[in-house]
Amino acid sequence: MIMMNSDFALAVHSLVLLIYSPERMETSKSMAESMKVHPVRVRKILSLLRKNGYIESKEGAKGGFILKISADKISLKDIYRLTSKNTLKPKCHSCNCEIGANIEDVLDVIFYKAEERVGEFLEEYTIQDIFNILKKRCKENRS
Amino acid sequence: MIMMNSDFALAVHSLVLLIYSPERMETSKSMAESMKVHPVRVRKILSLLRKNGYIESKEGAKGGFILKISADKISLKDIYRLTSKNTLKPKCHSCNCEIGANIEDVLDVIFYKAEERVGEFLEEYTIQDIFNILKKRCKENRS
DNA sequence: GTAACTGTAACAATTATAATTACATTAGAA
DNA sequence: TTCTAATGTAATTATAATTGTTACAGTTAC
Repeated sequence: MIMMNSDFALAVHSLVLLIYSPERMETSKSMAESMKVHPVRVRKILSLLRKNGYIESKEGAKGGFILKISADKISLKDIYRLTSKNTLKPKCHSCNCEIGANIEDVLDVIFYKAEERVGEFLEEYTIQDIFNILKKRCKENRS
Repeated sequence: MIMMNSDFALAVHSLVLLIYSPERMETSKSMAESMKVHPVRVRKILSLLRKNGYIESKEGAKGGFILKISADKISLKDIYRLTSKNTLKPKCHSCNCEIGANIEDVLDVIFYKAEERVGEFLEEYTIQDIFNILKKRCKENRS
């Protein structure tokens, strides 16, 4: 099958970084350094999050990105839908033989349903949850 | 995230082709033509299915592949596990910042669980089910 | 007006996937 | 016993997908 790309992880990661500084704006440059990817890629993904109302951005000096809505209102399902929809679906050639002619359609339906299950599961987690888990681990590592 | 590769679809497709000829052996060449991929790729995947006891192969003249166990004993979960395990997991860089240091681990756990849900769902379908759905569609298209 | 940002398109580099080639091995049949 | 048709698998090449990079237009603060 085709798998999720890393945009999902990057989007979640970005949002976690934004919870950390709810007052001031974060730049794509600093976030990119944290996540070890290219600033342009960060801006692309954050652009998507902005268009969907999760964050705000400001151009120009002292600009950057900031959370727009509360992190406990953003579920992993939301981010999955935005970044990785249809990635579960296996690539499949059509088949020359009569019996296999519809195999692509049949597998498509099955993986559409499978993706719904993944969605139901991811709905149980919010960005705030992820942040809390990370914070807890942070403390554990210190002690 | 990283997604399933197309080996899953190819394995399922191959098994469906093998149900169709339970008596005589199918060659990788003829199956490859049906599925529009390269024979060597078919042999690689069928080799995996053989090593896991789902099919038998015979080398030499009049050789080929044939189902070893009943198609209603092979679930899509079995094939998923074989071909696509861990493909759901999103790629993620480690993070320089303290809070994000464990994000890779955290997302790994979440997607491990998500994959379990996918597994539970795929367990509901057998290769025989897929064959039956395809056969039904075949008839519908004819009429 | 200049420096520090975002927004995006275009292109280059890298990585992952799939096809191809090559050849050893096996089995049936003339 | 030799020829042909098949699998098994490694190595290489080609193609596709992903990611990084460059470039530059538009914005905003000072």
